Amino acid sequence: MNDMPKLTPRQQQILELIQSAIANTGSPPTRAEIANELGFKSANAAEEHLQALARKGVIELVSGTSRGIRLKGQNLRAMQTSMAQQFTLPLQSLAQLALPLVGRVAAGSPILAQEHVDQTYYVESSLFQHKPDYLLRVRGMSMRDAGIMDGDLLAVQSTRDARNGQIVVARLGDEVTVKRFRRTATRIELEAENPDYQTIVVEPGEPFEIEGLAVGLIRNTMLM
Amino acid sequence: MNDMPKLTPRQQQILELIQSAIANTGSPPTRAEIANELGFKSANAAEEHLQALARKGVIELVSGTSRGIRLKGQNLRAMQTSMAQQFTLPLQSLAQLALPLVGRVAAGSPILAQEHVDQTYYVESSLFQHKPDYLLRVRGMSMRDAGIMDGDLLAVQSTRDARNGQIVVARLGDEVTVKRFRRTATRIELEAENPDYQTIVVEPGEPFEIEGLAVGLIRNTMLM
DNA sequence: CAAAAAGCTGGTTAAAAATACAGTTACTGG
DNA sequence: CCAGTAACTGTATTTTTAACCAGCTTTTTG
Repeated sequence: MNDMPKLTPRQQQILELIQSAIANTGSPPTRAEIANELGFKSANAAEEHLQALARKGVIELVSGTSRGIRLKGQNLRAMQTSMAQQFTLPLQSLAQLALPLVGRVAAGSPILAQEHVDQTYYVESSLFQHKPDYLLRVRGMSMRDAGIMDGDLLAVQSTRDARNGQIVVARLGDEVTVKRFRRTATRIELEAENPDYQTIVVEPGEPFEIEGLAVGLIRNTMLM
Repeated sequence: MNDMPKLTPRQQQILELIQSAIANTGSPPTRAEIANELGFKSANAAEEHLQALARKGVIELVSGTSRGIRLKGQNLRAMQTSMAQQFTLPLQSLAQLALPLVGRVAAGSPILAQEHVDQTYYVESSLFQHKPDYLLRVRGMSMRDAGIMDGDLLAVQSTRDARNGQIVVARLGDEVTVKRFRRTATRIELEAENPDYQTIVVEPGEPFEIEGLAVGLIRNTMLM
C-alpha cells in the first residue's frame, strides 16, 4: 500500500521544482518552464520526466489541461501543511516566542513581508539555544545529510553575517535557498549536504545576500 | 495600506470560485473554466471580472500565462484556511501543550517516571499534526538517514501499537531505542536508518514493548 | 554483454487559453 | 435623463501549452 517509489536524483529535482513553482507562483509549471528552469533545450525532456513521476505515482497528470500537474500523497501533504491556517490568538505567558511560518517567498520582497506569513506558532523561547526569528519551510532534499528533510520547518535567526560552516538561509536574486556557507578568498560557496546536489558558487558581483542562520529545526509530520 | 476594496456580489463569487479551484485542482482556473462554471456563454465575461478583481487589488494577473491568476494578501491566507480545513489537519485548540523532556531512561522504570524528566517545554499544540505526549532526547546516529540526528528531541506519542514502517520508541528489556518498526509473520524487526547499524531482530518471547510513535522532531542546537 | 531505462535534442501539431474588439442590457448616482 | 459601471454575448486572433514522433548518448540492470 505504502509504495515508496525511489526517484532518481533528477526526478527528485523535478519534483522539487514543481513544489517550488507552486509555492512561489501559485500554479504548477508548464513543460517549457521546467525545461527552461533546468536548462533543457527541449520541452520534451520535461514531458518525459513528468510521465516518469506519474508512473511512479508521485504526481498526477491531467491530460489536455495546461499546468495539469497534481502532487499526490506525501508530496501533496507537505505542500498543504505549508499552507496551514492562520490564527488570531491571545498571547500568553512572557516566555512564549511568536514564530511566523513563512511560506511563499515572492521575488524581490523581504522574506518577512506580511503576505508570506502563513501562520504564527507560539513556542517557549527556551526551547532553542539561540533565539530564532521565524520558521521557514524547507523544500527539497539538498540538505538531507545534515538531517534537514523536505517539509521541515527551519528555525532561522535573521542576520547578514555567517561564519564558515554554518547553515544559512541565502537569497540569490529571486531564489531563497538553505545551504552550508563557505567564504573563500575569491568567492562564496554554498554547499549542499547531499552528493546529488552541486555546490553553488557565487562570484563577486553576483546577487547574493544572507537572510539568516539556521538555529533549529522542527519536523511536524513524521507518521506514515 | 490595508485597502478594503468592496467587491460586488458577483465579483465575490468569482473570487471564491478561484479559491475553490485552487483548493480542489491545485491550480487557478482558466477564463473558459470560470465561464463554464458560472454558466457564462462567453469567456470574455470571466476575463472582465478578473480584470475588475485585479483593479481592486485582490488578485494579480500574470499576462501571457495560462492560469496566471494569483491571489493576493488576505485572500491568499483565507484560501489556505479553507484548504487546510478541507484536508487532513484536525482543527486543534490553541492550547499550549506541556511536553516533558525525558533524558536518561533508567532500567525497568516507566519512561515517563518523574525522575527522568529534565524539563518541561510549552509549545502550541497545533505545531504538530499528531499530538505528542513527551520529548525524548535521541542518542546516536542509528536513524541518521531518516533525518534524526544525535541530540535531537523526538516528539513521541504514547501508544502500544504501530504499523509497519512507522518510527517507534521501543523498549527491549532495559534498553530504550528509536527504530523503524516492521512486523513479519514470525518476528519483529527494528530497522536502523543507517547502513552502519544492524537491524535488531526480536524473536517471539524476547522482551519487547512499544513505548510510542515518533510524531515530530525538534533540533535545538544547530550552530557551530 | 545485451537490453532496458534514464535523459536528453529537435521538430510537429492540435488543443487550450489569453486577450482584444464590437455590441447589448440593466442599474446607479448625480 | 444621461454618463458610467457592471455584467454579460459573440467573434476573432495570437500565444501558450500539451503531447506525440524520431533519434541520440549514457547509465543502470539483469
